[in-house]
Amino acid sequence: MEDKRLKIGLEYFQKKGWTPFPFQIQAWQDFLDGKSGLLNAPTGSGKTFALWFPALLEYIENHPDTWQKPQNNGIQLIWVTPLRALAQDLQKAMQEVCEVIGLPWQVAVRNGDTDPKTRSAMKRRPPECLITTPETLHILISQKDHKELFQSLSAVVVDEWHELVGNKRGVQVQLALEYMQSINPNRFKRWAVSATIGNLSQAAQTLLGSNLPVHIVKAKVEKEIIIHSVFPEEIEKYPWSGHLGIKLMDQVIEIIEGGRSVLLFTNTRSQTEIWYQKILEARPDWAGWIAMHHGSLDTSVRSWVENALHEGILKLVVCTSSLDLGVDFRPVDRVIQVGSPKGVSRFVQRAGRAGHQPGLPSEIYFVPTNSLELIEVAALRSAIEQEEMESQFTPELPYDVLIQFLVTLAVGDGFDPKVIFPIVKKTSSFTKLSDQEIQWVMDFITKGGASLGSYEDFLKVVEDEDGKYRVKNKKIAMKHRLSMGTIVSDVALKVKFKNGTYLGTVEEYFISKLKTGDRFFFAGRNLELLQVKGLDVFVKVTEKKNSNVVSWMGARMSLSSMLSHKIREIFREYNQGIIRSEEVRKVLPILDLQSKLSIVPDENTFLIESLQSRDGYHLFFYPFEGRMMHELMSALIAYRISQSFPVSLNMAMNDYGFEILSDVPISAEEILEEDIFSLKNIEDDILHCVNESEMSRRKFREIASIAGLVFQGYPGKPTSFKHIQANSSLLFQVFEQYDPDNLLLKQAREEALNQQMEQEMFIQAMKKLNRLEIVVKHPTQFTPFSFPIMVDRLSRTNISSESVEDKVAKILAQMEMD
DNA sequence: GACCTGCTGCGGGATG
Repeated sequence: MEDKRLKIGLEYFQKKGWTPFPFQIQAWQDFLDGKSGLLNAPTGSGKTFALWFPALLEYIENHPDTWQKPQNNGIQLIWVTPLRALAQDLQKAMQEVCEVIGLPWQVAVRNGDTDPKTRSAMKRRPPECLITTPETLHILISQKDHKELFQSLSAVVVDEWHELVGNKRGVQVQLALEYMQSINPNRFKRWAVSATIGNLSQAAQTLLGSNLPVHIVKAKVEKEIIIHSVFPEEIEKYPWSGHLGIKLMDQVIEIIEGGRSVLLFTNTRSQTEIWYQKILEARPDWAGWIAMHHGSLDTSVRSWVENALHEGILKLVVCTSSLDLGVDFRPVDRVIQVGSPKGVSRFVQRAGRAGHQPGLPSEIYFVPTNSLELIEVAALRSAIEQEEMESQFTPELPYDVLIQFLVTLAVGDGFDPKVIFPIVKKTSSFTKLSDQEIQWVMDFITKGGASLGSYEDFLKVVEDEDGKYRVKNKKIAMKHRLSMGTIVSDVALKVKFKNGTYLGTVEEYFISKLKTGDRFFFAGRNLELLQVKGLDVFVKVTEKKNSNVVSWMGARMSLSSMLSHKIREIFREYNQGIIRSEEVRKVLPILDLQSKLSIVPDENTFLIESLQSRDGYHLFFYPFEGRMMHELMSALIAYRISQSFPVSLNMAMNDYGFEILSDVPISAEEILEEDIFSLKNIEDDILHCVNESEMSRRKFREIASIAGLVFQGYPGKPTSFKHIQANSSLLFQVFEQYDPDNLLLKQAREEALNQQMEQEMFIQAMKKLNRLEIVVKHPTQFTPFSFPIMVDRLSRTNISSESVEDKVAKILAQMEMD
């Protein structure tokens, strides 16, 4: 590249007193050469400069005589961020750069928060740089005159690609990119910025589609991560099971005292609530200095907390992953993680939230909530040292997203199938789309498919005189625009005081379990339920103590397979007498007990424990594949057992293994002879289990929403959860009966099976189990491995009126007898 | 003697 083209950029850095990193220069050069690619760089490394600058420089090069004069040449650059909260900071930074180099660009933010006036002003005079979200990008595509808007575009940059690549929002980005490229094939470049993930080049391929070569620019900004484990004083007395970790409160208080500004991450919103309250009880003098942050708190509260953190006013914020991403909090100097982070990437992400000076390591304090979690830290450390991160796979053939996209085009300018499907097939997610599937999708949006033909609402798209497919019905068009996007959430009720003070939201599901007068803990207060009126829940503060903490219906986090494998490695080393870390040394008494009562399985052993208690006959299996995998595995095994032995079975699971409980004896040796782990008929058997389970219905509800079959309601007036559930289960039944080949049904089954388990992982895992040496043990009491699984079942089955404490007490009494 | 889990993200526009 000629020095001339770099000069302006370098001058800017000089003015700032910075030296550009090599990766920044490389990205500039690649961009100006017309390449597309993926930039692998951590937050705070100057990644944004790497891709802003070349866009500016290119513009200057193309407008040599007029670049310093205000003009209206249309949008040059679109910057996509998955998080609205990042937009303002980006805008400010970019505008500042333009000022310094004397380029009169307009930089504007366009997303759901943008007010109508600004929106229409933007239409009259498009900004040169547009900062937006994946969803708004599709909103723009749904507008009639969008082609002009994208005509002048020279590049799209997708920020935080690692957050998008593995989900349907990422599929939307792929479709939008490929579509925009088709409008403007010559100049268009696409770039993304991503943190490190396991399959970086695959992520790049997903971004670039099938006809661009994979190209990755790596920022060699290495950051050391130091993990401090918080050890219980006596591991023998620390719980084998549990998830709260509150027993380590005194040590946590010390850590907070030692920092200036601290983030404490928990895994759940209720954990956040509890820790916040307990810390305040322990240190009432910190009132006003500590705050809480999670997804169910009001946005105004959340942004107040974010600002206060940014300005360094707060001592401590207790939070969930709602603070994983977002604005930089430079004043934060300590990060605490309570409980297993479940994955390497998440842990690294959180450690990095401590804004140190460049070059200094990130430090994170880990607070185990049960003894075995200390082993997970050892596993995390080893994964980080070896730079092994989880992989992200883009969904394959998500028909719901395709249907939504086609209707979006039909709402806008209309589309020609002969033109649009070749474009769709260039995306990684739809490369394998067949002609039959295309025909099915077209039938579905025009004729309602095989079963919905007599309902107007499902005949969305019609062929126009010019051969283009359009949405003619204005109401359908409006409803479609209202429900774009791939995030499906449950209906949230607003929690308020009588005087109208708004506290936050809870899910309909939770409130439906409560009656008037019931108490629960929420937003840091003890509350009593007064009345539910429409979408409002009225409450008052109560003095009476209570233990009912609001629980939200959330996805169940599962240990990543990366971590599970690391844990097995550590067990093998234990069996060989190798102890590499302080954490494992600490847990030795428990591992020793496990080996005494049973064994500690390594990578070559598949342990099954069989024992009897008052509850019945227990079989514990330990595949170490994470909760998600065990959920399906236990269903499969139970199904196969029930084929040969007509018994009623109960299942429970955690990240390490699963339990099958029966009230009549089942011999492990006997069922093993029945080949319960065999790969024969496995696909049919899995299908049977998935169909029987709630899993595919749950998935179908989401799919039906994304495909636009179930209307979520108008803004501020959502349809109730029950209603949506009723509608989608009706559709589910209709399709099952009259349209069994419906691709959305097929998708629901496949998603239930695959999405959360990483592709084909399940069959892989079953294959692996078949290679292992099965060891059946008959311990005389619950082992350190089986106890937590048993407790998990107790807290889940509410059939008995006995409290969990009573049950555990009984079990303990029995154990003493034995 | 051991215990009560379950995240995050987004979102109308044509017409008077």
